[in-house]
Amino acid sequence: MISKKLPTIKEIAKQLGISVSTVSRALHDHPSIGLRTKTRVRQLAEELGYEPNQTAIFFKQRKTFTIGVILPYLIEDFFAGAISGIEKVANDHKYNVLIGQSNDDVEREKAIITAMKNQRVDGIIVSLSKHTKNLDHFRALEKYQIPIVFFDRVPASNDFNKVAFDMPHGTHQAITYLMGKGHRRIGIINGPKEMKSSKERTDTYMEVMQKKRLKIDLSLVAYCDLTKEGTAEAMETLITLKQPPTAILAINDYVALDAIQYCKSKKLKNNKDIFFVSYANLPITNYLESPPMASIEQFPEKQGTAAAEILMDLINSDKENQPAPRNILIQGELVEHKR
Amino acid sequence: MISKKLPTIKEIAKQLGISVSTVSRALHDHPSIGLRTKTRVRQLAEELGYEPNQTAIFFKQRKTFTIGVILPYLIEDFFAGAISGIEKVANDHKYNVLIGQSNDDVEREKAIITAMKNQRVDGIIVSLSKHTKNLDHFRALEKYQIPIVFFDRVPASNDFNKVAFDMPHGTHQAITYLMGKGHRRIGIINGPKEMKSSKERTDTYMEVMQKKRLKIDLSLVAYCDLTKEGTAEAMETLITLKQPPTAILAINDYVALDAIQYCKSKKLKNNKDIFFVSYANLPITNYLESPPMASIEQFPEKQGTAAAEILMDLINSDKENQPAPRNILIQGELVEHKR
DNA sequence: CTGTTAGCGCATTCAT
DNA sequence: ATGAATGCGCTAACAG
Repeated sequence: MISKKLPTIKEIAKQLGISVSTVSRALHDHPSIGLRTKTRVRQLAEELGYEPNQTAIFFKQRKTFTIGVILPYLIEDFFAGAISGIEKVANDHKYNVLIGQSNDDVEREKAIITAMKNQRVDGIIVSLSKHTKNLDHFRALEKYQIPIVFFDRVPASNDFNKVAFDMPHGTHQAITYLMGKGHRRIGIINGPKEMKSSKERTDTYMEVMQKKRLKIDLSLVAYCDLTKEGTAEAMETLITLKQPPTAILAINDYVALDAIQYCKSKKLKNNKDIFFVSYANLPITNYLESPPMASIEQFPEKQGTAAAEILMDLINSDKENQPAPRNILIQGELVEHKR
Repeated sequence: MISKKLPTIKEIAKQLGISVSTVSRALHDHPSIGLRTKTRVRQLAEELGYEPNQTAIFFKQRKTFTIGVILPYLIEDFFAGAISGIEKVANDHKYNVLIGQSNDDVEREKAIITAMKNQRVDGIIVSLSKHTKNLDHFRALEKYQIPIVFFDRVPASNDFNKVAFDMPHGTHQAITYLMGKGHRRIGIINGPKEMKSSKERTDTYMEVMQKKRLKIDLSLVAYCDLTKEGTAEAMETLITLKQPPTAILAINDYVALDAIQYCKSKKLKNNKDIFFVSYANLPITNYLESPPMASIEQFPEKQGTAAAEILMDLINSDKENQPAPRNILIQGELVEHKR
């Protein structure tokens, strides 16, 4: 079994009795190469099944045409959708996508950053692990001229490029919608207090209530750790209030589903005794007997696309003269679920 | 704004007044380098923040320490889970993971293969697009010495390495389970006929029926294209049979859900008038009012892990003397859904 | 229009 | 124990 060496431009040059640079230029359709030569070169290249060795090109060009994507969990629909958007943009620009899951572990996140940096990816897209406080490992990338764009779980700092869901807008929609349905006591189930989105949601909630001249009752705002048990606890708190909410805004569909399940165990009928609106708009809600009344679609693919486009811009822009960091907000859309 | 060049071994060598080869060896803990030199080199490397340029190493070593993963849709839980298994193994071996979604499009699959081949990935893990018939684009990789391992959606041919769900075992479990529940007329909704799993499922089905001395009725075997509409058509065919099935084995949970929804529109109650067993065991079934009666867990992560381990073996084995292709079967586990 | 040459950063073979 | 030299495949600056 002979393992023939892969053809190189050198080989082509030799066979044609011309120089490697001519071959290289012919292959790149350089204007100064004669049509005849071009044709000969291309034909032989075709015959030999020549394929440029990208590793040599990467090395030479100091570019890998690869972007890295770091996110917590690929298995979450949101992130899988975001990746698709990223991949699409990347491919349109002839870029490849390297992935790394942090599993919400900061150390893992750092390790991935290091690996990608060594790999010389041309840029990185990140959705932060939920425990990441310190951003030094990202700042360190500046030295390597590797641009970063954050999405979804973005840092608070404004000196980073980021793309995120427009929480005030989405929450405003949700609450207005619930009020339109006659609800006046609206409960909230947030994620952990540390999450930026929890604060944003609460703030918007209060703003809207205030604008409508409604009394703000902070006992209606609960927090949970996103687990089934945590959700149950939060619900317990809410429904045992002296004046329990008639509707609840939940951080995401998963939590809403757990909450609905908890209600069921307490003989509270969803969409009758109590109503839910949540974020994400998971496709599975279509299969549910009793889904949340509505869900705010967050357009994961759009977020991925936006992040990737910014990154491609950064990669192709003047490294020495970077524009101010961009901060894109993606507006959600309230989707009512038919029952 | 000065963009300092990244330090190289050359730089270290110069500053220390020694040769690059010594530096290289020191950094690699080569036995013939003096402890003193080693220490000096390492210290300066540390100080300078030296990081080897992987692109140079890739080029030089003719290895990229990167594996490519091609699969239909990342958004399907099964594939997301498989990727996690793959990533884990890859990282343990210091490998990176490049992804490409075929979106079940053969042309896209070919394009990804080409890109990965040019990128000189060290190996590729593939789950076939549902329409892939011709395997030439995979066979072409042999020439480049790029090993391939297929998983889940694997080709029929035995000259490829593959890891797949043990369909006979799983289907046997499913059918036996349904029979234990008293069902004698069991319908099947397969995927497209091109998919190997369709044939396997049908074959096992027939085998079991035969063993139980039950009449085999091939009109009970339907095929669908995995879309909602295709599923509805398949169901239509099955329930309008003169003797319709009392239970149905569906290729996966998604299809089962669509089928159940279709039944509902026809006033056929799931888990009463008709029963379903499917493959995958998606977590969402826990939230359904009326889930499939049972589902066969396919252990996606385990499949990913197995595939990646085989690939790492292949990558690290003698290219000229490859072992016979391996064919691993992962056994499923039937999970009953409580209602 | 085409050829010659240098060099990217590193590992490695061959000297010493 | 260390250094010098080579080359991986390609692009591009420079030279005709």
